[in-house]
Amino acid sequence: MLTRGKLATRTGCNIETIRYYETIGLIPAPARTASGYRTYGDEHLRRLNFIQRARSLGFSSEQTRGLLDLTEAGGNKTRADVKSLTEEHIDEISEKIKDLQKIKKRLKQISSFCDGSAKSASTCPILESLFDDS
Amino acid sequence: MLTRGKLATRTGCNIETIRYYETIGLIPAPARTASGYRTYGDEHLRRLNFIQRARSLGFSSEQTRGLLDLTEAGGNKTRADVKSLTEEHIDEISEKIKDLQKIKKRLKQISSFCDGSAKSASTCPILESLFDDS
DNA sequence: CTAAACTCTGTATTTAGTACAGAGCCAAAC
DNA sequence: GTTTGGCTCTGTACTAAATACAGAGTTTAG
Repeated sequence: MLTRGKLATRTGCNIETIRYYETIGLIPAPARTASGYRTYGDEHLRRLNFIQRARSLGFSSEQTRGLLDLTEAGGNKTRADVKSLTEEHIDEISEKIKDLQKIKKRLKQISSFCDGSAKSASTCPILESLFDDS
Repeated sequence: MLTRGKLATRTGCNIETIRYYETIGLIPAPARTASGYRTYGDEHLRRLNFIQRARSLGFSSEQTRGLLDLTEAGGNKTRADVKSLTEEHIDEISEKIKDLQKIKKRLKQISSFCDGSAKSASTCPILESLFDDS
């Protein structure tokens, strides 16, 4: 069983943010000790890790909640519901991956140009391409 | 030349957010008409598109500024500076791509399970795996 | 020419955290 | 066994990143 501080250090999450996630319902209210200290278990650890990853990838709290809800859709959602929701998320994620790959490709061009013989970065014509859509 | 509203509709960016990006210096202050209306050009369009993409991929305003600065490092940065900065960004982006691919893989498992014969989503044992790290 | 639609500035509100203050709890060092 | 430093508790205040709104001026389309 973990205390709030331990959960924070193990996940790299700010200790206050954990309380915040509890108030907005992203993580369930944990059990408490007799004196009122929160006690977390492995489910909290895994859930919080996932939330952090999702947030760092540009999903809002609500979208993250949506992803998490897929795991506990349980009683009120049918297979078909879950499937179509899931596929929407897959599409969204595929788009994100594509965008990141575009940016990465551009950055690699920049990096390899900077191996060349130009005197300073200001003479780099590739940089401008960072903005293009292709 | 674009008005602020046109720029907003062409980029899908909220009209107020454009003004906000100007005040924090993410986009340069545009030229103005005699009566004070902002007039934007193609550079603004491309820059704003890039900013939106970067933000939706989980980069903070500061990180986004860092990516943009690579394009105009010009006078004050050497090739070596730009190269190492760029490579840090590449690593970060590679991590994001990996994370997204993990989540995508899990979601695909969920989706294909939901094609199966289980009666409801609640009986889906794969969902739980969304939290794992592998 | 005038009314709708747009823009201007400044300020207020929302979302997603993060920080701080004052009080209580707990463990290990004396 | 008590004290003291470090933790937790709650509530509130603050920051960042937008987003919304109000009141005044401007542009444009009928």
